[in-house]
Amino acid sequence: MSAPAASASLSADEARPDAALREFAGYALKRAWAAVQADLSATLRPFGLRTLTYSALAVVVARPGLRQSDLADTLAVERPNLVAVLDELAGAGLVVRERDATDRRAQRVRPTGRGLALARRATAEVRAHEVRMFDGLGADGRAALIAALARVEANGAGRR
Amino acid sequence: MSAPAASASLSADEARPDAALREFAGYALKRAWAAVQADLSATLRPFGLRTLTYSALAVVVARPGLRQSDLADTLAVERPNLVAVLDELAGAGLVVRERDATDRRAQRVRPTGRGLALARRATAEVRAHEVRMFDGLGADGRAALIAALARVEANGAGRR
DNA sequence: TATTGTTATACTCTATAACTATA
DNA sequence: TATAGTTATAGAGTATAACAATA
Repeated sequence: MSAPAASASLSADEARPDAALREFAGYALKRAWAAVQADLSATLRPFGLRTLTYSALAVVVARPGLRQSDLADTLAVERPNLVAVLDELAGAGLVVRERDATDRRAQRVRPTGRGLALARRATAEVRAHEVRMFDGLGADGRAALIAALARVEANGAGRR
Repeated sequence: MSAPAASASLSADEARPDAALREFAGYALKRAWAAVQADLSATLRPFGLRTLTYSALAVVVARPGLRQSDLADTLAVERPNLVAVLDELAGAGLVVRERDATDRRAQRVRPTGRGLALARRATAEVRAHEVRMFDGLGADGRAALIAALARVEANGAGRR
């Protein structure tokens, strides 16, 4: 609830120039995500990776040989948009695409040795980034946050 | 969602195709934000508004007559990117730009009667959207979520 | 006919340089 | 000189249509 003006001076809430948006939990969510995304991008930049290329590489490392279409589904990106991502990773020598032997339409994606090594180093930095960004919540506070976020996601999925 | 065959050996977590990313709280944050953003966009579409045009309109309604540059700062968008947003709102007759009398470089932005009425109706729908998306957390769970998100944002702001 | 990967395309969001008119 | 608004532009991220190869 937004509190009305208390007295002669403005309340802390009304003093915020964005007070009209601060009533919304979605606004807090957007701001938190923007902060995490900015720190994550900076974390990955030294490795020549973007959020999406890191995500793709991490999934490929965990599930070597999966099909491009399954990778696209997993990352929730449209198939056409995955092409450039894999071109980028393949161009950097981090993954290879191999035709499936039994279904020659499909491409199987595997990490190279370089891809495995880079993913290991990048993941260590991403974990440090996570510690930085989710510090000060406590172990149970962090778990509660993750559970609440999962609930929010599910609330959306149920609607459309 | 595709349900892989649950063999006796795979844990529930390993069965997730995106298990490699599920360890990260930032991944839960991104997914929750994507769900909220999708529902918010659908909520605003009938009003001819996007997330950013709604945010700008809501701030202008709350602080009529503020300068464009202050609005840009409030919304955390670069000044050039605000121009098209205000062109869109002004073109729809929802806001007007007036030259500041004492500093003729500055534009003061005010809502029109139509803008006020549309903002009122849109905000009612956005509140309903918020209830939908943050349902099932409890009043204190919702407050805890907002506090945790504010902490995450602050953790990022402290770093860069 | 349907599916996989691909190309082409387009729209949104975001970021920077440079111009203009004022100060 | 510096600032407010603007123009032009470019880079990500994301979405759809259509094509070639294969099923």
